[in-house]
Amino acid sequence: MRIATWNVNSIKQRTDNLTAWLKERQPDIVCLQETKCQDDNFPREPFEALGYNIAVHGQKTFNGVAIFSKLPFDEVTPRLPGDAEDDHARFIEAVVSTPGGALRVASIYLPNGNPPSTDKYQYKLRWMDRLLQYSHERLKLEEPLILCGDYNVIPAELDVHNPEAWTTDALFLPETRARFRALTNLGFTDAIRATTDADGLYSFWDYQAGAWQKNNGIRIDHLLLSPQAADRLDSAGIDKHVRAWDKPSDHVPVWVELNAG
DNA sequence: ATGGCCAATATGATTGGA
Repeated sequence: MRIATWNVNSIKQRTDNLTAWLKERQPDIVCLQETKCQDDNFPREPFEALGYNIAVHGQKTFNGVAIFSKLPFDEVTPRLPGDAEDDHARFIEAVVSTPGGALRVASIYLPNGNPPSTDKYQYKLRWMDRLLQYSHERLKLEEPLILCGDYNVIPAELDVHNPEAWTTDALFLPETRARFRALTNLGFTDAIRATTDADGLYSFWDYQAGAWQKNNGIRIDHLLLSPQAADRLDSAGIDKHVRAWDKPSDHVPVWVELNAG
């Protein structure tokens, strides 16, 4: 069972790259972020043709999340609980039935939060508090659950090429990292860090200033596994080569392989 | 983390991204 996450930075601009990558990696479930597309306009056909069921939660211009699954959806629920006023399309959750039982996944696009002196950062912190509350509740189900997405959080110095340049950034501030740590402290496993301590593993490289050519990247796209999912973790990886394709997203796919358990 | 980008919008400049 292969589950992946990818911030595509516009589903319409990335349809060709996404179909090429789906054929190559053959994930069973894919969580997407920054689709930047209203639900009625989502380009479903090329992905349905590859055998995927599609659940979308988008809005005009910004944000937008989706989940593709080869297995049919038993449940689909958009929106992170905890703030009825929050109209950003940043969260969708789905449940599928696998041979090993139910599997729950969420596609998460956590707010960027810059600049930190503004309400944008307070929104990020509140959103993380809501994610913590949601995750705490979901863990009580004691089922395999994977929180997939663009967290806009650099967890540690190991996860950034040039830590000094990020010390005052919303992605790396102590308050941001403390909340991410609180999430893992609930009992979630960062899939990449469960499999390697290597540095230089990034999931995002800015389009500007030759960041990709210099490997000036950051690791901000994560798959967090509940204990029942972590027990089945076989491997995890980052498909870095996709960043070198024509018309790339600034993020690359990250994936896990779970055994049947 | 800026010299250099990219995407969406009824666009020709502005906003958001990280």
